[in-house]
Amino acid sequence: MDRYNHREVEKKWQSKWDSEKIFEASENSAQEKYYVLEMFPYPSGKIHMGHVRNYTMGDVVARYKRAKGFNVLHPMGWDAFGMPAENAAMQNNIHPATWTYQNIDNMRAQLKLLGLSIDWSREIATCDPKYYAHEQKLFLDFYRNGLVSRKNSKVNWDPVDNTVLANEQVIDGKGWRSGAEVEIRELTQWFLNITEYAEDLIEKLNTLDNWPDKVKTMQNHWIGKSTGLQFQFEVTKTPFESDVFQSVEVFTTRPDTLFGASFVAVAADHPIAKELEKTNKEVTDFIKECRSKGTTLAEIEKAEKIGYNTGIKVKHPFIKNKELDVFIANFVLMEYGTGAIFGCPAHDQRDLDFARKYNLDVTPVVLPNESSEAEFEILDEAYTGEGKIFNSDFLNGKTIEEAKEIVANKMSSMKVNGLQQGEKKITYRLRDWGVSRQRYWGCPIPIIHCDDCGVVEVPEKDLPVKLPDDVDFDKPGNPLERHKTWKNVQCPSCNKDARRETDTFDTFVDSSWYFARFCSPHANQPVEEEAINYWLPVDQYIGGVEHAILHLLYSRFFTRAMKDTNHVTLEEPFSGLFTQGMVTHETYKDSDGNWIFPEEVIFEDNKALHIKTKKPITIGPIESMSKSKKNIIDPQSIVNTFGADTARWFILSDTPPERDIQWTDKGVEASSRFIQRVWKIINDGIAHISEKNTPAPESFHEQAIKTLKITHKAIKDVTDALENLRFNRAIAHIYELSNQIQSVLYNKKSFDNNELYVNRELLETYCKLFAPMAPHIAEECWMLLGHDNLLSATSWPIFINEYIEEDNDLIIIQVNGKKRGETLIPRNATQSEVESIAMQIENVQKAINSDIRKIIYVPKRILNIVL
RNA sequence: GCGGACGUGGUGGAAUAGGUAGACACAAGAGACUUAAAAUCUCUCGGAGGUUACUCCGUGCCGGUUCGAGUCCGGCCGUCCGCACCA
Repeated sequence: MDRYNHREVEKKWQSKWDSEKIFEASENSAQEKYYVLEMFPYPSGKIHMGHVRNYTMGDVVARYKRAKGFNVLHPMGWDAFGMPAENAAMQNNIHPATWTYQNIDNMRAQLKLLGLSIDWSREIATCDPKYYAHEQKLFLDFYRNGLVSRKNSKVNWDPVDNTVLANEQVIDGKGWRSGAEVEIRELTQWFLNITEYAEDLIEKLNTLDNWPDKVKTMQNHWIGKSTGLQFQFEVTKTPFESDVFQSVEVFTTRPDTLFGASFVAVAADHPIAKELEKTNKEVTDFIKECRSKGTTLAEIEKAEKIGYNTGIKVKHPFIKNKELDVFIANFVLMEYGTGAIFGCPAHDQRDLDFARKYNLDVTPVVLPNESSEAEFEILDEAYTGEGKIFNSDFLNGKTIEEAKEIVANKMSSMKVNGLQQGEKKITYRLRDWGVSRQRYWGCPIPIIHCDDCGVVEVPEKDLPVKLPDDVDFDKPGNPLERHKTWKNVQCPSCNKDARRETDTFDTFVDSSWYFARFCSPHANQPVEEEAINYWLPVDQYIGGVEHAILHLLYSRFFTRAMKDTNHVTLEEPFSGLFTQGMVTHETYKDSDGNWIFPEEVIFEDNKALHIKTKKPITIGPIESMSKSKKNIIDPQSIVNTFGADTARWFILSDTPPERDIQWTDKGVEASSRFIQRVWKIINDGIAHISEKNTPAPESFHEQAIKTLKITHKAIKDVTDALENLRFNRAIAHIYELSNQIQSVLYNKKSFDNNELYVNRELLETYCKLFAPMAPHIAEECWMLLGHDNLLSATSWPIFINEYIEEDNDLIIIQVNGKKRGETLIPRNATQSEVESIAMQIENVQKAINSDIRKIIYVPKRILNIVL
């Protein structure tokens, strides 16, 4: 027997799979479909271990489902637009397109080395005009259906680089490249109206049974529905000469606490604040102060609540002659509700902090159920629990819920300045999705701005709006903006000189519909009806939990928007979702505190040393692999050294797929040894199996049935594990089976026909069971067993119940819940038979030292004698 | 602060419906083979006691439900993740 040569074998089968095109999918309505998709990668240049884990899991599912007889769609593409390409252009003077396509070529080659069962004929790259042309078409359809809007929005502006920065490019309030203080500027930007679907996006979470609860909870929280009352405070005193701002509109979820109101506060960028700013320098300074705080999360958390008393007074709706001061306050957000609140310090911590600082009234109006009015007082902590309303006139004695209703009803029939004073309102935390990016390497927004006609759509015959190739990155700012000719066009409606929109799409737009494009990747329209009706929804989507909110929510939005614009007929794009854990590794530092790559570390006498300098290395905590900490292992070098099967095997072993997995050399070596062991088992085994196509014997003797039981039990165990994506357990069962096969093969020198037959079935089943995880060696072994067809195109084994059920049940005998013995009983034994056997066991007898009170018998499991 | 998840040997983890805790693997140790090493094979491997049969303890801590709890309930402690002034 030759040592297993992964280099030759893996290459051989990969090209065979390729040339036979066995992973190419086509619609076949006679066959049940299965669409398995892993989140497509950003083409950074090299694959990392996270990719290996993600794509291996998806591949196991794809191969398993294919063997189960499904028509499987398992495509791959590239999330190819985005900033790193522009950064590379600036740093290395390489065109973003060149850089991106080089990276794609490189990563495609690396992925192919893993032996993934991907239909490469459907490959797409989002930076390809053939892809983004359809994205532009979708956008125009959304636009015509009122799903797009233009609004002002704040951006991080770098005044030195003259560019807009993403949040992650702002470090401590300064631009990451220029180091300049970042300004908040308002720009007119494009938005997709995701809030239109807020209710449905929450509602339909209930239907996603095969999504992790965690993700559903996160989305629910993100959308943040709250039900409350929106109402007007009538202004009684104002510094403005004109009669603007006759009322202040607020939103509250606690109208029941209105009698405890002691102030009104508006956001720093509320229209009232902006109006005051025009004439009052104090206000200007105060607003500036509000904005300067809170660039980092920690600062926001600690930020003291501050306010500015505007001198405006409003009338309490229910308390005669009571007026409330209107403040501008830093803790009120313009983006939420109406940008204005009333403060009830007794029952809201923020309001309490504010009230204590400015010596405002703190009137409790909710009495906890156990407290008495005389004793209850608010000190440093607001009371937000249950209770009965008091100090509140007509609300006294009501529950919180009753009081909310009463206040809402009352206000709906009251008037302020001729308008209804208040009404119930549902507010969402979710904001519309700003999709404008002031960058080059993204999908152009197909809009033209005309001085006369305003915003004009690019006619569909002119799509796609392609990015110009001749751009330079030697100056900061958006290259599209300063391109000599690109933005100059004629207005499609009046033919006058007009300007192209120079913003491009957020890359989340690209990834919000790629799963649909995979169904008909070469179609002349965004999606083809027949294809999407057949393939969608994605049956199993697999990716990192970091996309739990944005990407998945945007995709759910896009699917709804595509439905409303007649592109698809479904609402939920992903019926099953799985979020995998990360890949971690030990970290290493030298004595100077520099991070050290794992391959630079050697271990001698349990001490870590630098491979060249032999200086000691400190082993740091185990953290998720990252370039900055250098605790990365290059998949390519693992594949070169050990082969793809070993890498796949290791990444699936031991750790449950949703948890973080620790990469260790020892683990990889063990996986590699196992691959060699498989090779040995099959090579040893072929001497003890029947010829291929030998007819089954008419009956099996006891020894043969034992082997059949091993075979069929393993089928059941591995199948169950794979159905539930418990890859680690599937692998444990394969190990178990390996041990059993060795005991079958090595404990005997010669076998009769009966045994030779079942031994072949055992080995063939073995190959089929580990094939999804280690497909290359499985093919090689399959060939060795005499087959000339591809194992990857062979069906999954089916277990026979007869061989799963044991003739005897192992019953545990307990006395008072403690194990005192065990016994094998025939399957259909009665309780009294089991009891009499149990009573004969010496340890059981010893333990029974008083009268038996009762006996509990659980068939097939346990007999508990209670004293 | 709010929400969620998790806590089992030296390590990763298993235990599907409340019914043998520790499957499977890694590491470690002992042995066989070998001139030697690697590879391979055999055995041991939660703790304490006992010559064995076996006994007691043990799934973060405290309590509860149950004939029986790693699993269910209540309260703590710890770790991780998400959100974070959302009115």
